[in-house]
Amino acid sequence: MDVSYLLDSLNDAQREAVSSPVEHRLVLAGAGSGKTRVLVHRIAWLMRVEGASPFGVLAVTFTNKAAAEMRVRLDSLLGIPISGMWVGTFHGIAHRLLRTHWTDANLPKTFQILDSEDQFRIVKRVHKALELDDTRWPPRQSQWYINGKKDEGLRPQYLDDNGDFQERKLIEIYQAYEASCQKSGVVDFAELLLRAHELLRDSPTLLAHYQNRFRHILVDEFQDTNTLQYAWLRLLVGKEGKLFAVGDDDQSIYGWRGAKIENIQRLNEDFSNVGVIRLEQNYRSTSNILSAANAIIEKNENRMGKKLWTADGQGEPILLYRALNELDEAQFVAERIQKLSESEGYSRNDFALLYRSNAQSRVLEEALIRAGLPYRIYGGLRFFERAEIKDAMAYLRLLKNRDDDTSFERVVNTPTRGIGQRTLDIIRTIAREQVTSMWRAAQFVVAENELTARAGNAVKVFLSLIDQMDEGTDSLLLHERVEQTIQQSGLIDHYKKEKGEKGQTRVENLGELVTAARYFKPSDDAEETEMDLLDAFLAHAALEAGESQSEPGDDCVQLMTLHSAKGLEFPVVFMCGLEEGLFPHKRSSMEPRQLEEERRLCYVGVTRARKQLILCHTEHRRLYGEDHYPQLSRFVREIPDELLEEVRQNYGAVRPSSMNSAFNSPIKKPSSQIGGLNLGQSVSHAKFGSGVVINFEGDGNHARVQVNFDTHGCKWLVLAYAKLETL
DNA sequence: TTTAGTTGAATAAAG
DNA sequence: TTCAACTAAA
Repeated sequence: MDVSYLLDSLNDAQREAVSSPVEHRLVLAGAGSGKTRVLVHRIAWLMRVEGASPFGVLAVTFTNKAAAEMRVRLDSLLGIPISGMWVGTFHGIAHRLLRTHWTDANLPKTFQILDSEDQFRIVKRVHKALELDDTRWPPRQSQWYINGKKDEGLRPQYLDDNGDFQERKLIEIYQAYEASCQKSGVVDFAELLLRAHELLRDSPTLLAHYQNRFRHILVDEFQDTNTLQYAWLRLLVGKEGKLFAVGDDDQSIYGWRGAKIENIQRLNEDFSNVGVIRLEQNYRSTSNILSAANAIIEKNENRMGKKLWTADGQGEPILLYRALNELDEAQFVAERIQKLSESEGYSRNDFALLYRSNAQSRVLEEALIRAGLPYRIYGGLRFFERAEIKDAMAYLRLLKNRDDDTSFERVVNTPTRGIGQRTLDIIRTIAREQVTSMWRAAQFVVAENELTARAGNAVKVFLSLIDQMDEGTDSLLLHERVEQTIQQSGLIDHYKKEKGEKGQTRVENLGELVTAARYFKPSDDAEETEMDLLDAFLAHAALEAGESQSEPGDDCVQLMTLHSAKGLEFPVVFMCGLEEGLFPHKRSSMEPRQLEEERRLCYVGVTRARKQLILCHTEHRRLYGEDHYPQLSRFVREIPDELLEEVRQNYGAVRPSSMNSAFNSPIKKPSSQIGGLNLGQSVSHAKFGSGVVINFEGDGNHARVQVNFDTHGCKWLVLAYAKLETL
């Protein structure tokens, strides 16, 4: 059989990866080195050359987008739609296992999936039940704790408080939260993974079955796996399976989310004969951009090691613009976009504005609006996360699972039907006492006449509304059922009444939901696990929240955080706010590990650019109402001067003789004195009297000192104005 | 139930 | 500074 088409279009390293013997493999794929291509070709190779059955292949990704792309590319490479192969996200696959083996997993057949918002609500409820003061015990923190422990594969009963009071409380909360979820038959995202892991671990038969089935396990973005995902993979690979992991340690930017970059190194300890292949040829960027990227990432220690190169030319120099403040920065960006569009013929889609934190987007947006440039922001609320959609979904979930307390609480009084806080408190208490769901408690309360006539009636109306919506709608088509639900529940009318454009959009969104239901096609696994169409739709909504607003098809400038830029590429990339404190973020700059992650984030940003990279920073930035006079980011200073060209507004381009001499004081040796003042120096000020210099920042006209005044406390003063006298 | 006023948090985010 | 979430009052 001629399989040359599987290798022809590949370079040597890619070819080696695709055609390597069926053993464990780790492919270190640099940015823009064609990793998806390798992954897809490897699967095709396994099938066409190694005789693997599609049933024997499991391919795991982190995002739905990546999974979808892989499926499409596989189909087109193989010329036929792949069936029987498991291609999906970690969560999607875990979900599939749990749906198939719900009894073994100790779940109700129609268990529902919680998103982070649902989870947060439950945590808050648990806090209330435990009578915790939310100021002392922020629910967010508990949620963080619970997810963190689950990602580590830890159940509360195995946790040790080590005599720590705080820890003990958190364990208690975790335990109560779990009990609540189990009672309601709901599962959060981390729980999907944890249960799936336990399911296999605790059932030798099931484990043997899946180990036997999946002889080839391929993982994308391996550097993003957390402890639990790694354990799950290890379990599933077993003795016979072969792991093909693709990743890039230099692009590991989700440590704060539980990702363990160490998993890459661990491969060698836990698996035998892990061949490592490096993909270092980059097909995306100019060599100037790659040199900058290499220079930055080289400053990290503990790397697997990798150096990107390209067969293409040097390209444009990297531009560096030093703005007066964030407004100036934004204006510069907008002007540059217009200028480059005209001179180089770029379309708006070709530009991406990247920033470290979301707070930076506003000023940029305003400048774009002023310049009449349409833009699109990545991230933000997605379709299935909108309140009105979640309301509708909550009704649907109640139809499937009356014990789903989260959904119950969400819609019991939406639209308002006279079931107030008072009534709910009673129901909640009963539910807790009888260790049952809100739904059952409500039934009980109605039956026992424990409420005032009015409240009792209102509850009765709600209960029968749900039952009634459930009855006789089984035969309806999915979208008819959805339509019925939003009608009968009164949601549509409720939102129609809402004044202004908001209500209008909400009604439109609900209509959109009906359309989504009409065209909803369950995935293979939904079909195979014999899920009812509505169940599949509910799961789909939870696992795939959909795209965020505004059509990607429009010709728009793209705004996003550096994190969400990962995996994307653009002809022209602006990186804004390259300032110490902002990027690297001050909360990450203390610890070397975190600083390295920031540096990787910078590396990710730089390698998004194909032709032109433009770096911006300000000498003055107002953030949260506070003034900052930040230094240029150390990451920029790690780029060799000869790759950079400084942009001087109105003066044209000037090549700096040295970045350090021009206007940046090096942070490696922060000057301990400024404007003739030393730390600890006693000074006096005309208005504030005498004090001691305790800190300073900035230089030139913006140099500021912090003085602790004897009578007026600590103040930051601009040296140029303050006229301090040394004492 | 709705509305106005108050408080508090502000790094990044897929499923 | 800004915005969302919460609280108190009408």
